[in-house]
Amino acid sequence: MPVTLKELAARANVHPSTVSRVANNDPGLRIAATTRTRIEALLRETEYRPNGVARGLKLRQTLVLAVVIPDITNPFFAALFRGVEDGATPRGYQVLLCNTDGIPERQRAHLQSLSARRVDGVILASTFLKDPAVRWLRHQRTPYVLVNRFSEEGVDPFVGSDDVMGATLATQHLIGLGHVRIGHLAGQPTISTGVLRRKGYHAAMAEAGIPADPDLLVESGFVEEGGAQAMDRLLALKNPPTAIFAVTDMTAIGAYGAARRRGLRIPEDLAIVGYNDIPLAGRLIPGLTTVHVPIHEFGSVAARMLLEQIETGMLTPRRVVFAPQLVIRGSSCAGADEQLVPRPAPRSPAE
Amino acid sequence: MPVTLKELAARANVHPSTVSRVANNDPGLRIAATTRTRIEALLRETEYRPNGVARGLKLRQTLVLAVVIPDITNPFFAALFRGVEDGATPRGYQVLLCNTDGIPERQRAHLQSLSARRVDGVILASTFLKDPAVRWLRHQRTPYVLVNRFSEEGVDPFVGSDDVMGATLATQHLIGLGHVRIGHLAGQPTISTGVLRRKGYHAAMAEAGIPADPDLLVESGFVEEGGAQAMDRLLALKNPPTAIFAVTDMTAIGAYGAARRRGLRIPEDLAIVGYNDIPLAGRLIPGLTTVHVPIHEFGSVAARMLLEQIETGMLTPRRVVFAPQLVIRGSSCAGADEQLVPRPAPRSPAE
DNA sequence: TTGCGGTGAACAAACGATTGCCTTATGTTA
DNA sequence: TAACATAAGGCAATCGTTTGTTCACCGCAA
Repeated sequence: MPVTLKELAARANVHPSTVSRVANNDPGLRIAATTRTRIEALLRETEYRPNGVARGLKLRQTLVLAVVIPDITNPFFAALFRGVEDGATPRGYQVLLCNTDGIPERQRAHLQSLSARRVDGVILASTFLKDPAVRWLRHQRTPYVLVNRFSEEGVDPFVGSDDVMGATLATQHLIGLGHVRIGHLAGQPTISTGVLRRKGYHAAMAEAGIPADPDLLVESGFVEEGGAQAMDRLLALKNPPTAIFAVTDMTAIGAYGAARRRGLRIPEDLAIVGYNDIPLAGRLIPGLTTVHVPIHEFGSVAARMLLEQIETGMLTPRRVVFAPQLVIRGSSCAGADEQLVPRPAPRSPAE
Repeated sequence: MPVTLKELAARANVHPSTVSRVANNDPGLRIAATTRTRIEALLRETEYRPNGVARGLKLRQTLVLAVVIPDITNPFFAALFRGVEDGATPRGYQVLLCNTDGIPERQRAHLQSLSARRVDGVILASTFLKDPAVRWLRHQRTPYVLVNRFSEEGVDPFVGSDDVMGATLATQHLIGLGHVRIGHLAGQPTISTGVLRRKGYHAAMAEAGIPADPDLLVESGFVEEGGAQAMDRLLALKNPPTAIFAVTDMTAIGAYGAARRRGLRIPEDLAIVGYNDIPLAGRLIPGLTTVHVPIHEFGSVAARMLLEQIETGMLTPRRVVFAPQLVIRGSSCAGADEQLVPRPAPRSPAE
């Protein structure tokens, strides 16, 4: 049962405000040395820590941030969260995690709770292209940063990667390998990454002079199950693709499963490229060729931008956009996995 | 900028307390119908939501829980967290996530912050067998539940699985397949799961009359890298094991890598069994034979126990222990993967 | 006129900390 | 001796809610 200022004051026979000033090391405080040491001893002895709720009320800051994402069991978001926490914890913040499952209503409910709790800021990685929630945040004057996906005209603080470029790299890679019938497992057109990665895919195809075939683009959403279903549809085509650019690694993993169930070999019968380079990508067999983005950094940079916004009190719509990089593994080039170095060490001891 | 009671009271020309009672639907409130509708209209119009910080101070409850784990990028903990959130959100709680990386000092720091913030309860999944942090929580009278791992004499609220039984099942399975030289990638003896799974391994070996060979047990910790290193040591033995029981699935994945780098085939040259049945286990090639535990349920049950504890104000050291089940896949029996049904659907749309 | 019961709200005291401004001694200077 | 610094802390308001208690008024009966 934590101790309060009032109790300490009674025990030290001084006024609570005096204890408070000693605890906070008030620079302008003039106090007798003996009194100070008496109070300090008491503070140590009782391990006094000011009540964060009361402090939050008075100072109007809770030292709590929130991360809003679709689903933490998706490794992309797990890595993202670590980035945020690693950026926020050293500054004294702790982080609420909110899963929306991609459902706007849940996102709205979470944001309302967060606002009522007076969190100091929100990192939003589940936003839609047209998203009333973002306008609401802006209108509430809640500091926020969008991550990975952005919203509307791009007038919000944002950190992510150049999706058009990444998708172009991926598609060009497949084209360079001689593929012509290249399918795209596409994200929803309601989400920025979905739209931009399509754009990159189309751009690369057009640039290579490959006529667009609408049958080759199937909307899969961003997770495994959708990837498998979409892949099934593509493979049922009379003239199926020989290569696939999947909008995310999880979608690509779904495609792996669909291909395997039909007895197709990867990459010989079907080359696959993903997006994001989640840790899992390198562990698949064959390894998944994918577009690497610095996921952990997305999180830590977003946290820093958010804290800056909180401290200055200003919403500067800075946009940090990383250049993605193609990582070639065995899912597109047979034998690529053998050339890799053993593997880097993971970060943490855990069960 | 959210509105306050005082402002609303001024606009409705009544006292703040009256607005409060209307907003909270105070049953014992006698009020003129016209006044009530006037206030209700104002509440709706301004979308009034009471300041959670002030409310928390007054009511002494924050409606915030915390989950303390080693690392959210480990799929086990991601699934666990979802369980907690799914159990807590419907009751109006939100959840702080704290990663410790298995470092006691970080766990301590997080718990101190949480206590200062007056979170209503803590779910701790990173505890050690002897853990001062747990006694501290108890002493602070912070409601808490231990998950997966327990501490000391087992006098804490706990939800987990029967680790001895699970480990016995796993080892017996390998014995039943005819293996005699069965290695164990073991968890730390400072952690309950490490100790109990060793115990189950030893028990099964002894019961089968297989003499214990100390060389076959190597401490690996709970993550991939440790599993790979420990496996390397086992494979360097003059008389290496033909089968492995790994203390967790992540450790088993490390063993996959080590075996592959030596050109060993799984399961023909080396059979592997893991523990936990994380989603990833079924996606490996070959699929990982493992001990299934209901991870998501760990979380949701823990949340319910915690809420019960919070509501009743009593710390009842109830222990919920699930019986684990062996899931046989291709990493122990060649061909087992082919007999599986296509696969269940995942839960959520996401990127 | 006094008393009484009911309405419909206002009052005020918390919750625990922070912080600008006072107050009370004591010592110093004119 | 009056005036005045200075040291050492105390006072009280405030953050936004909640909730037990009190109050003013009205109508009505005695």
